[in-house]
Amino acid sequence: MRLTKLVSERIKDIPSGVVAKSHNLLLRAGYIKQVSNGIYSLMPSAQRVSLKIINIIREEMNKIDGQEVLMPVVMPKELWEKSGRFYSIGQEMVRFKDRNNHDMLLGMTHEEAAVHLCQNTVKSYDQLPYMIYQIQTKFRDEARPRAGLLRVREFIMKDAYSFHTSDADLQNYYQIVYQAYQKIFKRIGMKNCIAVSSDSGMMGGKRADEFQLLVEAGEDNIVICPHCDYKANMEVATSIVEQQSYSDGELEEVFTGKAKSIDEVCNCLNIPSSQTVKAVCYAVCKDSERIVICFIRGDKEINEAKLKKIIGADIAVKDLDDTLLIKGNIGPYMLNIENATILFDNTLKNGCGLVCGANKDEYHLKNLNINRDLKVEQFYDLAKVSEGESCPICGKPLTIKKGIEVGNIFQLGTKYTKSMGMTIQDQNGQQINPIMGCYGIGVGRSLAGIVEENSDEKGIVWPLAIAPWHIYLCPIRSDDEQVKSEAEKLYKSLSNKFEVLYDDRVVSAGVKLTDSELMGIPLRVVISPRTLANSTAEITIRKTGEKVFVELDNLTDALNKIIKKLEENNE
RNA sequence: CGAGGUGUAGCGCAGGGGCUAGCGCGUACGGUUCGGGACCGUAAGGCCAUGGGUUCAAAUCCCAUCACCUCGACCA
Repeated sequence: MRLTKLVSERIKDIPSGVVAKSHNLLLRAGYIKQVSNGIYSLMPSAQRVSLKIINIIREEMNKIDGQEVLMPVVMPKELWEKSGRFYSIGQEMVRFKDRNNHDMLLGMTHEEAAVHLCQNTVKSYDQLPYMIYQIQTKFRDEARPRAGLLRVREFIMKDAYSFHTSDADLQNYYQIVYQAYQKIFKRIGMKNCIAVSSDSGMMGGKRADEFQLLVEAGEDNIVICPHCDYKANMEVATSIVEQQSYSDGELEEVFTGKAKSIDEVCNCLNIPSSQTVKAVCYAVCKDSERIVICFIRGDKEINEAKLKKIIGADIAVKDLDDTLLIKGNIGPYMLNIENATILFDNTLKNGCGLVCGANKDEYHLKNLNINRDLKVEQFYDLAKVSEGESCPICGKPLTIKKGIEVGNIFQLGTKYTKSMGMTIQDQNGQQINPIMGCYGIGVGRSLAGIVEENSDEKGIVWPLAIAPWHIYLCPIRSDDEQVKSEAEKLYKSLSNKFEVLYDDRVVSAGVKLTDSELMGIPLRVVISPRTLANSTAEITIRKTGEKVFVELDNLTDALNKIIKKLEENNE
């Protein structure tokens, strides 16, 4: 490719408001162009990267017997009514009417379409297990797209669906996909991509794992045990919280005046926050009558994802007025309230000597003993894990890191095959619902994630496996006849063996060198009057900055060697 | 959906009721340079987001709308 003909533009000034590194670099190096909020065009260079990622995914999916299909982006309402998701999914699914006034939608995921594709097509247990996959555009009308390609509304995704006759068979295949994913992320050049347990969310099903790329720009919090294998998304992470014991005594009211928040009460009574009981109130969406009151140790936070699961409905923090409860003085002892679900967090188990609200303005209670003073039937895991708490597996301190979810795998079970009435005949002639797994990878998000992970102050550093081109052919002094003719010759000969981006512009050296680094092409071949005087070219490795001069006659060999070495090191 | 911010040339920005709307980068042409974003000259490029007011006069003031950005809520 000649750079003069490449549709793209490197820019010095980045648009205001760009915060993510990958967003900045991809814009500046001319890889992407924004069309709308969360909607981007890929320029030719980015499309090349995207296609390379897709090809690697495709290869690995084919290796585990995946069969590539293509399902529609636009689907009729009826298909999604069967699974119930036409109604259960909110505004992130785009719905519209066609010319016949028929309700349609844009696919944000394809379980329904996958079941539709297979049902009445596959009829016998003998044909299972199998997996179908596609690489296709999805549209999700996200409430707030952000950070360039990291969180968008329209994106390309590889989604796969497997069908099994038994749970054991799904378990088995799930592991195979798990391995394939590890390979894919490694092959496309990710270094810190880990699998973590996650919430199955609206997908339903039993087990789910996410593949999280650990980078600062990540939006998810990942709880990791550095000593054992425990890794989980904050949404589902648990920890062992050290029990604090405080001297017990008679339950007694204390005047705390205007002290309402945990900090204020602690200051007032001169106690640590872990000696208090905090009340957090939530409203249950779609049920305006009902509220949820959670009691938790004062130094801990509520994990709303966990709470949502326990309640089984969406919740929102409720700002109370004092008619119902006395805000800042809510306590579990003698709490009289109707239509409230009251939950206790595990951190309060066996607690004694605690301070809680007295349900009376300006007063708190001292010496609350949970077992003595309250009848708590069940304690729940409601707390958000914080850094340094003990690992639930090995007991060592946990760390928390930021991650981008680049892929996920779910054990769906029969949720869709049952609701949509897909059956096959088993060995005994019985009609059964196949058990499903589903498996996704975000292509654009992976691309941006790799940029987050692989860049320096000069620009992007593409891993060889997905670089848009391998070699940046960079003649310095293209106005010089000898340089120019040699460059043209090299472009022709190198293009036979490598993917070459030829900077055929007549611009100063600085511009070319800077652009080559910004664009992140793994190898740069420079020729100039100076190198040609010795019949050499200069090869620079983008990642290390390492430079070698090689004779023009040996250039191809030298490049082959370097590329082989990069490949071996997966760089 | 809540809170804040920004809309003026392809990009980054300045201007702030009246005269021909500017600057830098980029682009085109000419020339001098040239191994780390060179310099000089010339030129093209604007419905000042949209709609409505106020005014003799609006890019500028007022109102509304829309779009985009940031933080939060939300989120396979």
